[in-house]
Amino acid sequence: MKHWLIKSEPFVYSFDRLLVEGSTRWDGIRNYQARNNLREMKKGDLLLFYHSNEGLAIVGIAKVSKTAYADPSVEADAKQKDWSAVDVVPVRRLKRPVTLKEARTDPILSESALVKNSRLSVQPFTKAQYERVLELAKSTPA
DNA sequence: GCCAACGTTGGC
DNA sequence: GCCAACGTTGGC
Repeated sequence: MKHWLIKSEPFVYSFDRLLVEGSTRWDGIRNYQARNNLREMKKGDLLLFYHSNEGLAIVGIAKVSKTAYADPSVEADAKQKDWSAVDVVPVRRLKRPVTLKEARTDPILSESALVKNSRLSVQPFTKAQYERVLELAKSTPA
């Protein structure tokens, strides 16, 4: 089982909305590295859900419910483009958000792609990094 | 194959 | 709204 972090601008698609809808298609990814990460996801892989632009924090946990398939949102005039989507379902909200600021100052999370490769929208997280996020979410804010 | 120009992401 | 960082495109 692998761990990942996915980003979304809450104005576009928030974790709250995922909780309400119960499932969503993670599509529209137009970056090769991110796409390749989507394709490596297995059913049941855990995803940290990060709010970019507004919030700047990891707010919840989701998981992969359907592995990569051809992204139906590919523009009509670009059907030769080879993009992928996965389906995700919510697991639970974190007890409190774990902020980017905290991740930057944390010895484990400062090594994560969230800090080191901030523009990548679908990132691999190590088990240790994933567990560190959960641990921080249990504690009181720094 | 290099690199300048351009577009996008995302923090501030 | 600005801009740094990064990815992509296209001319040579």
